[in-house]
Amino acid sequence: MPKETFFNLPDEKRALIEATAVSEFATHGYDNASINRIVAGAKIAKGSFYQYFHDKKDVYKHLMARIAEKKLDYISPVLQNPGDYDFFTLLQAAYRSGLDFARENPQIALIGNQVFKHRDHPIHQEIFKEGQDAGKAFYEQLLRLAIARGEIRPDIDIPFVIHILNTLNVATFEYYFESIKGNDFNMTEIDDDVMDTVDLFIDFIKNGIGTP
Amino acid sequence: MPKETFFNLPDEKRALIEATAVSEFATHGYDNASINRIVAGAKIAKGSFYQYFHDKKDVYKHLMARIAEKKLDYISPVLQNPGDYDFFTLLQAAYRSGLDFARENPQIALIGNQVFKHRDHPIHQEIFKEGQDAGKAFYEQLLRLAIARGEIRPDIDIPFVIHILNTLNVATFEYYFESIKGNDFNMTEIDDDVMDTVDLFIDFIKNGIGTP
DNA sequence: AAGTCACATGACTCAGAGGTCACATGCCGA
DNA sequence: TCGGCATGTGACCTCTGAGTCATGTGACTT
Repeated sequence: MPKETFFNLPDEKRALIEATAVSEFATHGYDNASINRIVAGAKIAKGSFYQYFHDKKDVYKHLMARIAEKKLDYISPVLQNPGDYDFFTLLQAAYRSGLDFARENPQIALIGNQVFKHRDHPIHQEIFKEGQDAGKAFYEQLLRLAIARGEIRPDIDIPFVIHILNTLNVATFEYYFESIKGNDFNMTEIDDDVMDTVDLFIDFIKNGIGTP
Repeated sequence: MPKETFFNLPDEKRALIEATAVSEFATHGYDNASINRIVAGAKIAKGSFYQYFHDKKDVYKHLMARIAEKKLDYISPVLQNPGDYDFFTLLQAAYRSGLDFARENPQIALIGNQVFKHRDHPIHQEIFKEGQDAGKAFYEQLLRLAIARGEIRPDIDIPFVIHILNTLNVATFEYYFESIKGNDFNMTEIDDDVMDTVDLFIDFIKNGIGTP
């Protein structure tokens, strides 16, 4: 938790610090992010930074909390009643809301990617120790339900498929970011295409790439 | 290229240095790998290290070259005549030879993982600048051939599928390593299971996880 | 025995990291 | 006007990184 001083700051200043820190962590990852660069970017003194936060970990955790908070706003209504929809509809909704989030908060989505990419890193293990297991448990529940309903083949290796689905999540975002990078960061233009790709992608998970 | 001095070294010493460096890069990645730790581990002076290599990049590139060399030995005969087999057989062969390699050279496979994980890192861009494009081109060729033969649905987004297949490659290895980690590094025991998983996995790519 | 040459060595430089601290500034109530 | 207290500041600390260099060593030549 940041120190009280940080929360007493004028909103604008606080926002600038957070934004600068987000950008730093997004582009360099946790280990290579530099407090010096953050304070320079946010135009505050190093000493001030340490009046706001206990240490590097502290900012990072705070940002993660803020991000998680923000991400909640994007969770589609579909995902709030998982029992009412079939597995692939849920998956599609998850991807779509994820991409919506990424489109509107590209920096934050980049951090999300870093987190997934380095989910074995001690700091992430620490922050998401229960979160990860809970996520897997939720996924597992969904898969079992889908199998019971006959939506998914019963012969799949559940832990393996969970891992794959997680990874594909990252892969899709990476693809998305690479696309917009190649496109001179012109996001709005490519967005609809990517959204279409999601549908194709869900179809791929469902039916494979082989001919029927 | 390492300096001549390095190649004049007795085989044993050279091997020790290489092994130590491999292990360092495998566990810490390029940025966080420490020359100090390498020289300590290999029991040579820092100065000696710089008599062998120009700089950090130099060792790394050398190791990559050695690894690529070694990996060639594992390429299955199936993959050497890609025209003679259907796409999924090729994919299966690729995964199997990859896992064979990982089983017998776990440290090196870990580096391979690092490379894939950080394929956007400047050093990897530099090392594999043509290699990556060539790989993608090869994949693309295979996919087009497979589509022409009617093995793969013609409506797939080729670049996207290439990206996905690449990512899944890493995902499989990560899963493999996580499994053996949980199993106290007892590899031989789990190996056959993992090989079975590959078959299931290929099937998943071909037919998806949905019910037919 | 003297000289040469390849290799070995670790103390050193400089840069940048995260984090600290003595002091400056400015606002607010008395 | 003054004291007190929250906030701001940047020089400074220690640590570790990559990379350098003057010097040492030992084998082989002449």
